Amino acid sequence: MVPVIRELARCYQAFQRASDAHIRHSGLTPPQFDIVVTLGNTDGMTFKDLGNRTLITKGTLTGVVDRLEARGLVARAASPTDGRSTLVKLTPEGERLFHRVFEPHLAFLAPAFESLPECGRKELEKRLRQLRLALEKRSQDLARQG
Amino acid sequence: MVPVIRELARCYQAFQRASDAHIRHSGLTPPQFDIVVTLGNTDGMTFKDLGNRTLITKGTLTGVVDRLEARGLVARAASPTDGRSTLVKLTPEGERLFHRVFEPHLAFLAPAFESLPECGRKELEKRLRQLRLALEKRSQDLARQG
DNA sequence: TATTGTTATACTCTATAACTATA
DNA sequence: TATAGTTATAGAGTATAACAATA
Repeated sequence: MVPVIRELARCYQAFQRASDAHIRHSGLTPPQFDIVVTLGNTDGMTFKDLGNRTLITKGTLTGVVDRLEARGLVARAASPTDGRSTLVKLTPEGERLFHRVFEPHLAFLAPAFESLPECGRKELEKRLRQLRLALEKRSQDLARQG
Repeated sequence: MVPVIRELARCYQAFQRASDAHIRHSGLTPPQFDIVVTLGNTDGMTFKDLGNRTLITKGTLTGVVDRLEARGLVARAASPTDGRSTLVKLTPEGERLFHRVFEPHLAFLAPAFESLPECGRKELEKRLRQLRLALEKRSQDLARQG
């Protein structure tokens, strides 16, 4: 089990290392980029949803979104259905940044992913999903006292 | 390609989420835990090596190691072979913490990893290694200007 | 009562660049 | 000249807990 954990950590680390250098050209920090990518190609979502899809907790999220809003990349709007909720979505400028940065970023990473055979990518995807679901179950077990 | 990237990110995220809650019991921050685990079962290593094995850059590493040293978990020692280098290693107390935290941590994660069949783990490990090597190559290409 | 997001505090991490001491 | 580690600075992320508004 330890070897596969090590490879998971090292692989993601390599992914981060390759991504971060590229991302920094956008002038965004990794968490900010994370939010912009999460909001890309959506009609916006609540803070709660953003927190679930990233590893950023609510107190921190307020600050990260503040900085993105100050730069005109995202906007807050009241939820029409729940008075407690706030929707966050990309502004037109945020959309432009998303497309300007994200697509070249994928193009930059592509050679690495394409070096795996098609069946290897499918296989990897399937195994990662299995493992993720099992890990999520583990977190739930811990939460209700593992 | 996007689906496998998404699964890689989500899987590692699930791994982090499951780990962090558990790690925090040790009183260490994630970067500190990262260093302690990296030093575990070794005779120590230089700052440079530590930086290569984690995503922590040298300026930051000084501070992280300072905090671990202040808590008596690691010690610095001059390198016998290179006067510029400093070796970092776990103190006996650091070793004890490593064993007290790391092994239960593995035991906690085990059910998730064991939910994959043995051949699935081998397969996953192999594909992750392939991808990592390709991603590392991509970073190198960028560094010498890709 | 529970949930959503904000605020406040204190600390840690981070990038960056200048610095020292060795090589 | 290049490399290993430190220092200085300024900013960003983080955990935590208390808070207001709404459900």
